[in-house]
Amino acid sequence: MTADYHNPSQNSLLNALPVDEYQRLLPHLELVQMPLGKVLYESGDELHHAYFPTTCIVSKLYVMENGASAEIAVVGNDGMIGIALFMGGGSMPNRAVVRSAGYAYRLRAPLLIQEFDRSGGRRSGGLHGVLLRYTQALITQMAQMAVCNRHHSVNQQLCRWLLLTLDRLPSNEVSITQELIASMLGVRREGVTEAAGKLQKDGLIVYSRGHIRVLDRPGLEARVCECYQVVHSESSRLLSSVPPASARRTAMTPHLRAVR
Amino acid sequence: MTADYHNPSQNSLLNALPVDEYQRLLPHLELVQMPLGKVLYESGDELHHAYFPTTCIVSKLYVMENGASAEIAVVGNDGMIGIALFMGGGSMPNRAVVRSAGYAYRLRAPLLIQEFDRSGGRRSGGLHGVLLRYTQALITQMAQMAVCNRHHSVNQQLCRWLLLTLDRLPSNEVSITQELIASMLGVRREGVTEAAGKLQKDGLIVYSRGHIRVLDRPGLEARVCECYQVVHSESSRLLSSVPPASARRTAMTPHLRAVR
DNA sequence: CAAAGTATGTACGCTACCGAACATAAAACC
DNA sequence: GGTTTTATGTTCGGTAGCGTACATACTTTG
Repeated sequence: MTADYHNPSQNSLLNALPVDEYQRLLPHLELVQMPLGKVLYESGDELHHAYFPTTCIVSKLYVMENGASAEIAVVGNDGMIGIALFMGGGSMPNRAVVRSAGYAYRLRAPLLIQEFDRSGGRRSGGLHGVLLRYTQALITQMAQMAVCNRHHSVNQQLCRWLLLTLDRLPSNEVSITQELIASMLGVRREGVTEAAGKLQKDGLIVYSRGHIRVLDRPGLEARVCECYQVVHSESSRLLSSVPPASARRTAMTPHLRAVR
Repeated sequence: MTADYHNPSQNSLLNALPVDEYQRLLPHLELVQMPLGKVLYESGDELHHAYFPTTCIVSKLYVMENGASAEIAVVGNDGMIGIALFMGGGSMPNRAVVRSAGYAYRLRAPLLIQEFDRSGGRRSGGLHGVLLRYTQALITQMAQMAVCNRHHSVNQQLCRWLLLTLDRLPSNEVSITQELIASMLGVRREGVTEAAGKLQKDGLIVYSRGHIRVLDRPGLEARVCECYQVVHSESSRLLSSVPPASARRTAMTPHLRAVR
């Protein structure tokens, strides 16, 4: 809620862009507030913007005919929402929901597409390369979710969920109800209550009515399944293959200038 | 096994290419036999070729530390193996295995990358657009697998598996053991035996030692979960957005000329 | 402060699936 | 032709998660 400091380079993908592209996009990046529960797009919707989260977290949720659902990917400041825009196939059969309030920068669809195409030929460097590499990380994440759904217990999956969330948050406190977690893990609310109860009893977390505070991160890491590490390290591997342009950030504080 | 008629345009992606690109790739497309069980790449391997199946079927399998596994995608003549090549992030943490013998055309990695980059700017038409749209279909398929793993019974999943396989085969007979199916569904072999037993008892399939023949496809469709239809129609939607170049096929029979 | 709403706790029977062990029969091998 | 290997059938106890129902307690609202 505090309007302290916002900058597009807080998003890893934007931060990974070469200077010229970053500058070109800057004037078109619009800072938007992302309240909990906001739906960025619904299954089948046409997308009008690409969203680059900085402090919020977005879930890609799949909702079935009977209402049952499952999270198929998490996107924080390490990614973006709207890959369908440049993949060229129109809408995707899922839903994107803000599951942790915060901010994001958004870019109008035609601009994203234009810049994506423009940087097409040059391997790796530009937006084109950055987004494709990110898409690959996303694919890995989804594959891991599929496997985790099949083979691991609710307890393990809750640990995975918490850790993936923590990675995308500045604090160690997650604001969310067990009901919502359940809908993302695709299990009953009671199952989450029970699993969370165990974690609390063992002193790894404390929680009450919509707030979970993690006390012992290493403890969670000790209980989580391998899936967490795979997603975590794959995503940082694919990002780190580009030199970060973090020097830019303090030097020009470009967004502040562009916004007012 | 009969070396009747082979043509790159039997693969939907190749068939969707504009004439000039198709012609350019033709001399470099190498017809290869794909025996059951052949591993195209292992988790972490560097890829040397992209494979475009015509009559074979390939599974993308995720294998976990303890040996448990799950299929995360099926690829037949509707797709290709090796998206990591043009996504730019190097290897993928999974395994690709031939699960139904047949043929495929392959293309050396540098050539694929070159052509992909070359067709970068032009929206939709070229290899670039075709492969990105295919990747989106693949993402949809994986998401659906994740959800199916979570919510649907072994019975339903077996039906889904059979139907997705049939869609990629010329006949109604699948050559595979229940043991292998089990490893793809990520369940016990006994679970598959039981589910297959039911289907046989109800006259939908007959099978014996590594061969399953489907007698009543509508019957399977009546029992399958919604997941099948989603994958099926999404994949044809994303392909059909490009006019097929099937006229070319009979006109020039290009491969036959190129091969001998 | 009372009432309604929301988040979490608990209990119970039920089912699908697991893990393991073993039986049978068709194929492959020598 | 007999032995080994491989694919499938069957059983049985154990359990994780489901569906349901209801209890409790904190929070918001009037």
